[in-house]
Amino acid sequence: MKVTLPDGTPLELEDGATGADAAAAIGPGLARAALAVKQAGEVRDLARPLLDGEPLEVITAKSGRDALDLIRHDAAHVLATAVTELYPGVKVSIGPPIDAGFYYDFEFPEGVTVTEADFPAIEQRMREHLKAAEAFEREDVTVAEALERFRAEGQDYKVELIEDLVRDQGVETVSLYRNGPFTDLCRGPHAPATDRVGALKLQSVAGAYWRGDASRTMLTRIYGTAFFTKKELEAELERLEQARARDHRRLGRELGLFTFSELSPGSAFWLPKGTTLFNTLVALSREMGAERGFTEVKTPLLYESELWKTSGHWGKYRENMFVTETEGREFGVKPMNCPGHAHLYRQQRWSYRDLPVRYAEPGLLHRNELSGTLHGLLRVRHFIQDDAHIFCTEEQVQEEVQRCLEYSFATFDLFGFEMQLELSTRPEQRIGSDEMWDRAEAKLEQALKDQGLDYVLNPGDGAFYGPKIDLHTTDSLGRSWQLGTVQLDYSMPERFDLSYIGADNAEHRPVMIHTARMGSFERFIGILTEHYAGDFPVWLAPVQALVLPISDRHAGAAEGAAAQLRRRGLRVDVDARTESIGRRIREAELQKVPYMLVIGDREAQEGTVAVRRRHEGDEGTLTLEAFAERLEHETATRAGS
RNA sequence: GCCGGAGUAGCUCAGCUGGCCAGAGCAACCGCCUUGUAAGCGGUAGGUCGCGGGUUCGAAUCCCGCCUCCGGCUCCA
Repeated sequence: MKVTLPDGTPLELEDGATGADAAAAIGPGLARAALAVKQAGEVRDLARPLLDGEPLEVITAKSGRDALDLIRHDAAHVLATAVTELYPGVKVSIGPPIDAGFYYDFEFPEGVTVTEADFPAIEQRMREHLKAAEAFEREDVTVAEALERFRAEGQDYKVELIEDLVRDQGVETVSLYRNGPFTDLCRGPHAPATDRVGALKLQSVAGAYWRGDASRTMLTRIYGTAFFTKKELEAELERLEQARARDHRRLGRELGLFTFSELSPGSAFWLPKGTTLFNTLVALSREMGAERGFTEVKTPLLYESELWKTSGHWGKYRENMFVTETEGREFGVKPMNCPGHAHLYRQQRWSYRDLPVRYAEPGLLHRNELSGTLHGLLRVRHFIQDDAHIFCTEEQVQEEVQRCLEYSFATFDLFGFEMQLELSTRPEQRIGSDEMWDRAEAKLEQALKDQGLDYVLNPGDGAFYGPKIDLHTTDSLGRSWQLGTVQLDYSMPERFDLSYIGADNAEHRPVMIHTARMGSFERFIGILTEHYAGDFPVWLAPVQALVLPISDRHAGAAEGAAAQLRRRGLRVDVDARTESIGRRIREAELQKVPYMLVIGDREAQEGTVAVRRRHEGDEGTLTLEAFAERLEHETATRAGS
């Protein structure tokens, strides 16, 4: 047989040669370092025969993602090994590698709960198995054999997995992997032995529904991570520690931005500094919207249930709405602005010459999210979206969608966000005909392709009234959150019987586009806070400059300077406490104020300020006027940092 | 909503195998200091131990219910 190496060299091997044989043929160093091979895009065990004629890549610890996934999958098996030894009667289910490590889901016997306090003992047992360098041995067995084995062991989840493989894929054999005393139903691949895992740590325990189905058993999931070396593990743990320090919930309190209360779960209380930040973003949204032909409207918070029945929310989302009643009439607090905007559109006659109509509204929304899903500012019950709805003709859809995307990118560029695009298509529960969905999905896909944009397809995740393009980004711990969205909707115009008069003097149905860039200001500020680690750029900083008089006799000059800057619309505070200047500078640094302006005898005399830049230190003296111009310029241009 | 964990002063935490008046640091307040670029010194005050019920001579500590938060799962218009 013959395979080709990544550099193009051909390698002749005996028929039936394995990955290990290939590695050995290349060199003894590689033979020791080899973990697996990659052929035809598939990572395969070293012990398996090679695919004749296929290019061959040997996976070693230096192979990045593939290599990490491999040993993390190994680690998951070792976790299951330790757990089955320490907790007799435990049922195992699945344990894959994930981005940050691995997990394994277990069902512990009645009355047994595992907590983080149990981790040291489990880790200890795991390390023993790593040290023993137990080989991963693959065995392909018939379905009947596998079923008999796992039934005998009472491993119900494995039995179900096999039965499903037979039903869905018609498999006749399955593969088992044994390491030491533990054998798992597993597709593989694995490294040759457990000792390739150099360092591991169990991280958390959580509940997880079997097969992600909330109607089925809640299993116990143990999360962990693994690396080739202790050093890499320690670096990762250090990185996590740093990430936690930029958690917006922590920074929000430390920087005096917002707070939460038990009395209104899922709703932020915005402190003055946070409100300033919030309002700055709302102003940005207004400005950018106006430049793009959006006009602002204001619609009610509370609507009779009639409106929600028309929009379809009453049937589909009533449980997530806050409802109230007065004088025998039932009302719902709006979870979204679109029905209000559709209703508003309907209240006048429109000509095709008027379209597109673009309504924007930073509207206050309430959604009764399940208590367990609330998460700081990132998942709340009370929030304001930078929401907008476009009513346009069928012919205008393409361009409007593209304009929405441009608007989103322009917004994110200001902050240097990396966004991931997702195209979400028809969900199971939906309104509107299949023909309508075909058309709408095709339009969005076309818009993405025309722009040459990379995106991920997210089947079944569309809104109930139409498909959407979502813009996602991640928080400091790598969790993905949706910010912007562009949603195409042929359904709401139908349900609200919206129309416009065409050039042919006949009535036509407009198309509705729902769009937001930041998503909600709440979530956006959460992400923004973590993105900047609280070091907001000057134009966003709640306090842009803090004036620090050296001693009491400079307080007047400090107040005067601050007043002058404030008259130019700059956000300036004075800290005239009788604390040492060192102390006040330290606190201003911790509060992440971009500029500190020190005023002592010399500055008071000359009408200057000694400028100190956050994290940078003393930058020398400027006249107050020169500083004002600099700050004004940075604010107006929304300079980076 | 589900599984697990947590809730003690404004913040970070100790105390929690039941029993001396519930402690510390930081912050706050008062006084002294009048300060030149990341913590000056001294003093004072501050807590229904998340809420409700129970066990007990006695509960922050044990038990039950609820609320909120944290990590996940499910959900996410």
